[in-house]
Amino acid sequence: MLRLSKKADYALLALRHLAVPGPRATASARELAESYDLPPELLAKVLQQLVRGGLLSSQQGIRGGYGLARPAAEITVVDVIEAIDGPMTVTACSESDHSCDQYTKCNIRDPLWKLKDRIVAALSATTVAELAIDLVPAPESIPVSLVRR
Amino acid sequence: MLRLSKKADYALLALRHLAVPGPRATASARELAESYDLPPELLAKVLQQLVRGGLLSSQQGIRGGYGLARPAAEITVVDVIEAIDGPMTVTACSESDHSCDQYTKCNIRDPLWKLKDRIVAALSATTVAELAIDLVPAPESIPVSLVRR
DNA sequence: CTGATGTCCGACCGAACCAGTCCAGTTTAC
DNA sequence: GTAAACTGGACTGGTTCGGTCGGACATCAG
Repeated sequence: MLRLSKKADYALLALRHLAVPGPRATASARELAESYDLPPELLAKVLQQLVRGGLLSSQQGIRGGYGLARPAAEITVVDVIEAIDGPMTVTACSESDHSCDQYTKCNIRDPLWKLKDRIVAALSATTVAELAIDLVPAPESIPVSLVRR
Repeated sequence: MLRLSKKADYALLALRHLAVPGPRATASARELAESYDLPPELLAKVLQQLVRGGLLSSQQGIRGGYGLARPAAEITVVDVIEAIDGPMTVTACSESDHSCDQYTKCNIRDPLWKLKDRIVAALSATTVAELAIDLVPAPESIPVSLVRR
């Protein structure tokens, strides 16, 4: 259905929270869960995945917590989605993975891959720094080069 | 994972098949299934959904089959996806549906909806007529009318 | 007109996946 | 040493998706 998973939602929520400039640049899993009414254990798992993906840095111990591993402006939405759900693929098969039964007879691969590229482009044009701004300033910069209609 | 469903894949495959100019502008569910090695009954169901969505017209009886309900250039990829999987929503909530537990505390709605709009724009900029254009000089352009597994 | 054939149609079922939970272990601060 | 926090694995329940079945309907032969 082309919808992003709840885990990805939670990840974006948490990253945005950590991206807003405030007194502290770090927060614990429990704090985050309470702030947004999310199931604490699930959010913890999501945060762990973000650490493994290199988007967050974690600090163990009693004063531990999570913080952004790099500036918010350098973390795109695609980075987040891929850290949570694995590589972005709109179709079952890709350039590197031909594991779809109809590979030889499929005739819509190329146009669909082009579509995927455009979606990825849109998603990587948005960073979590922009999510943290309440007013959206970004003038739409869609790659129009392929639009034919 | 932001991937489109197999049913949507099959739908695009079938629509493309019906869009290529050929001796016949119509085909039966069984013909289409055999051409692409798809489970016949599942494809049949997909085709029914496309009929209900107004993208295909069906003809019953012994010489029956499916045909495009309107010119291929007027059928966009979004039309197909929505006919199969329902309204396109990348988030659980939307302007019309606030049924997400974190609605009041959610702070990433607006940017995400903007992203959705851009994805929809990309998807509705591509029609099945464009899918029917072979970009590659046909490494295996099969004479579709004669294909028998 | 009537039966046979081939097609579309709608309800049904099993399996995979995802959200969510639980628990034992490790690290750090006080 | 204890408490608070992260880490990692295994387990479960529910929803959705892929796939299947029998019935309804239109055409054609005779």
